[in-house]
Amino acid sequence: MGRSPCCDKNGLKKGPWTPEEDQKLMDYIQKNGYGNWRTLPKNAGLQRCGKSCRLRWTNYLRPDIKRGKFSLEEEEAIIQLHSVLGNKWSTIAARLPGRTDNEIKNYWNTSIRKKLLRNGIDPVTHNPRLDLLDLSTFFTSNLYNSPQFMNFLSASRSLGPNPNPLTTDNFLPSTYQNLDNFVSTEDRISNLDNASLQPSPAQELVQFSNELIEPNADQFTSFSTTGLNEWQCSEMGSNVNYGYYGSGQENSGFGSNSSHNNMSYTSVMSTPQSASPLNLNSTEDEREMNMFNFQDVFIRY
DNA sequence: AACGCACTCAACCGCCTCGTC
DNA sequence: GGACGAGGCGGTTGAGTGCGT
Repeated sequence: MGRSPCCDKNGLKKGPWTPEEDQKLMDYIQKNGYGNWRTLPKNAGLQRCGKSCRLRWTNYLRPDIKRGKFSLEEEEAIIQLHSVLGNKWSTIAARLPGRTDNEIKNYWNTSIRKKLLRNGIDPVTHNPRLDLLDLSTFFTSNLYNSPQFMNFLSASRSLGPNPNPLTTDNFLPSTYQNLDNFVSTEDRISNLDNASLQPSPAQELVQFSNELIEPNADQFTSFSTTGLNEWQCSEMGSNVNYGYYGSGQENSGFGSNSSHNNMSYTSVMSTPQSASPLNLNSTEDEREMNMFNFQDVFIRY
């Protein structure tokens, strides 16, 4: 389009707003309402561009803005909505009265995203992060062609469509599963399409690991865990979903109904809420480098 | 007390969409 | 149908702040 930025004209102020500017903007909007942001600053006596005024109003001055920490319910709702909508912050904000898209976006990036990563959840797909698995150790092992894995593959395929536990419906908290109000037609179609797809080998592998680990969770606490930190080893076998909620939050909606819905994989990768400083202080890259060596697990099994 | 580092969040930037002419 | 303008959105930045050493 080649449209020039609205703020590059000389004389327009940028940066933090002063209380006087806030007052001018509020006074003007109270008297005249908002709209026509291009001309508003001039009419209000502000040396700001319209865009800056709109942002200041919608993100800070609006009277219906709720301030303060996000509640657990809000946090759950954000995760739920994000799993369906992605980075549609304004759409998510529309479902959370009093919260702005900017606020939610910031909260996601500074808090929720890190919590999910810390617990082995991909914040984009909301699935367990397969890139955390050292799959090469599995595919080069005898277990790849083992009777157990072959039996598992044929058994899961015989279940018909959508046998894998890593779909959105299964992975999300049960309280999040009634998403009709939030899901667009397009998304519903997409979900239906996904449901009919055969799982990828990697997904089948994760399901396989779940079924191996779940009945033997107590055996896994002492596994050789190449690349895992001590705290991760000690947490293997704990049975929490989206582990960052920690114990005592079992009724928070995270969990599911079917036997396939126990995301033991996430429990394997989960971090206790009181994660050690070692983990909290490590960089994100370092945490993401923690690989999960499947061969160690399968051999033990 | 001083410094460095990590984190938060208000604000900006650039692009996109939609309405109008 | 294309050009243009306004508003909206998501990504990114950087000043301020808190905390540990």
